[in-house]
Amino acid sequence: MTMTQASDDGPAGRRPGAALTARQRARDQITREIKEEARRQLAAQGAQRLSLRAVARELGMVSSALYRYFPSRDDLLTALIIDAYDALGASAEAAVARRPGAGGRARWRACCHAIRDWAIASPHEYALIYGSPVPGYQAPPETIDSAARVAVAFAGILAGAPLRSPGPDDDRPLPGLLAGQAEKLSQDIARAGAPPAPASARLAPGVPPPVMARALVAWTQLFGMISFELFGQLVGSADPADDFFGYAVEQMADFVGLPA
Amino acid sequence: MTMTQASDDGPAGRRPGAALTARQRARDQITREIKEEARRQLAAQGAQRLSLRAVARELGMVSSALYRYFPSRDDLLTALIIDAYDALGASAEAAVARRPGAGGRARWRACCHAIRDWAIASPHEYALIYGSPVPGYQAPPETIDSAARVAVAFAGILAGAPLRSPGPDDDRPLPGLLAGQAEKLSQDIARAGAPPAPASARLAPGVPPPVMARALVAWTQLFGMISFELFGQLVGSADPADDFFGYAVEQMADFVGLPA
DNA sequence: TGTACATCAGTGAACGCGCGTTCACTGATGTAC
DNA sequence: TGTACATCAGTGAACGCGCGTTCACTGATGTAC
Repeated sequence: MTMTQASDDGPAGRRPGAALTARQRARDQITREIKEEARRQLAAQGAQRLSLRAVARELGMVSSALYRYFPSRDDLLTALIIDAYDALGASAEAAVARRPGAGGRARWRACCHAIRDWAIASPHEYALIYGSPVPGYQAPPETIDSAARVAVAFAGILAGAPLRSPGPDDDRPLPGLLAGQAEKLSQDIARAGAPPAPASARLAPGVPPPVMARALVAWTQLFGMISFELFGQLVGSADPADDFFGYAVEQMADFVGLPA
Repeated sequence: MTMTQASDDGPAGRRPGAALTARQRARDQITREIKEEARRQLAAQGAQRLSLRAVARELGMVSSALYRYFPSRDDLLTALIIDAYDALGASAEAAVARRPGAGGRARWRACCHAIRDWAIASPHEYALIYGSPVPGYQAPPETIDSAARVAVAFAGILAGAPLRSPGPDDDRPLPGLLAGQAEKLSQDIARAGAPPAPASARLAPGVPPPVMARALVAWTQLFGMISFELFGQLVGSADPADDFFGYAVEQMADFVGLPA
């Protein structure tokens, strides 16, 4: 919560671990309540109907009081976005961490399903972060760390798993800019390191660029599928989508070269 | 345009081909202008900022005058949605039709790129139809024919092309509900028939269900990629996305079994 | 431990805005005879 | 061809609504001496 007034640690800022004053505890509590209520409205009506006045009303406060906690509506939105990214990232991380001895493919499966499950359970929060951008809203840089978590968890699976050479055409160089993009991503992943991976994985040379390119395809496929399901685009074809999703996850695992 | 008042052909309705009165011509013209201006605002600020009052203002009319053309804001939105689906469908159809002698893979490529090109040229119209649903808005049944056009063009490529058996695991039955869904889609495609396909294609037994399942994966992958690109989710990884897109299109063509 | 002052949460009124939709109306266009 | 009536596009005012944000204020909590 970088945007609340009290948390930009000034001269009298609170040190981590220090005992909190009653005022601080109340402030933290109410900040939480505001976000909870905002999330409730988000779930009920979507992001653009989120209104400070309605949140305040529901909390029994006067609307101007919210400005003690969030300097503007956009800052409240930003807080929700960060929380959503963090919740999704935590789900993916937990799904992987829950299977310490499992092979790469089992972790891949777990991660993909965790992402979908979270999206289905929180469709409006999913739409907030992966749906059409809210016009006039610019996501501030504070969001990027949280946004990266799920991608790091996803790619970390490949970084830590043995891969068979996926296709006969992967000797061919990647086309144009994609070569450099895949290369850079591989290095980023190696640098970020999958949190639950052992030291050996961190020393691994990362994911080979051809695999990284395939992983990018799988990545966009995963979210494309989830978005289509949530946004009603599969009605009349693959709805309900559970089996289709499971099938696609396996196909994509093959596609990136995870052995069965 | 089923929702304008004059077009629900009543007792004095206009017959197709009949000479239009000056009033009718004026009405058609203004209906077009309203939609054009609405599209302009859509492009500038997105769907939820589309306001009847602003459209009227820009057209030099009084806001209540628009109600002679569209009974409500939602009806105007519906008209824009139908137009967007039709424009996208027409692009895809044209891209395929422009290559009458080409093989399946060339048509696949052309179709995928046409879809992306249209999306990049009309990002807000794309978001209108494939982005997060507008809360409180229910797409009426009039939209589904237009929505299906692009899918029919896409699947029609597979229906008319020779395919090699895509993977060794395609002898295995499709899991759960997916089997029936793929089966039904194959029949739908065979029934709808690709408009530019010759009679022989219409007599073809359609697309085998395992291929149809793979096509569904490719379908969601295609739109997932485009959405990620347009909604800014590829910034920092595969942006600019041209080469990545081209690469993915080829991989997906392999994936569905189109010979090179 | 007690007092004086500073900080802060919450109030209530107000500003200024834009929206969708309805309604009674005027005047022009079209139609039937 | 001319007249009487019906249809329809567009006007202008109004209703009722909700929004984000500002501001001067009160009273409670926290802090320094």
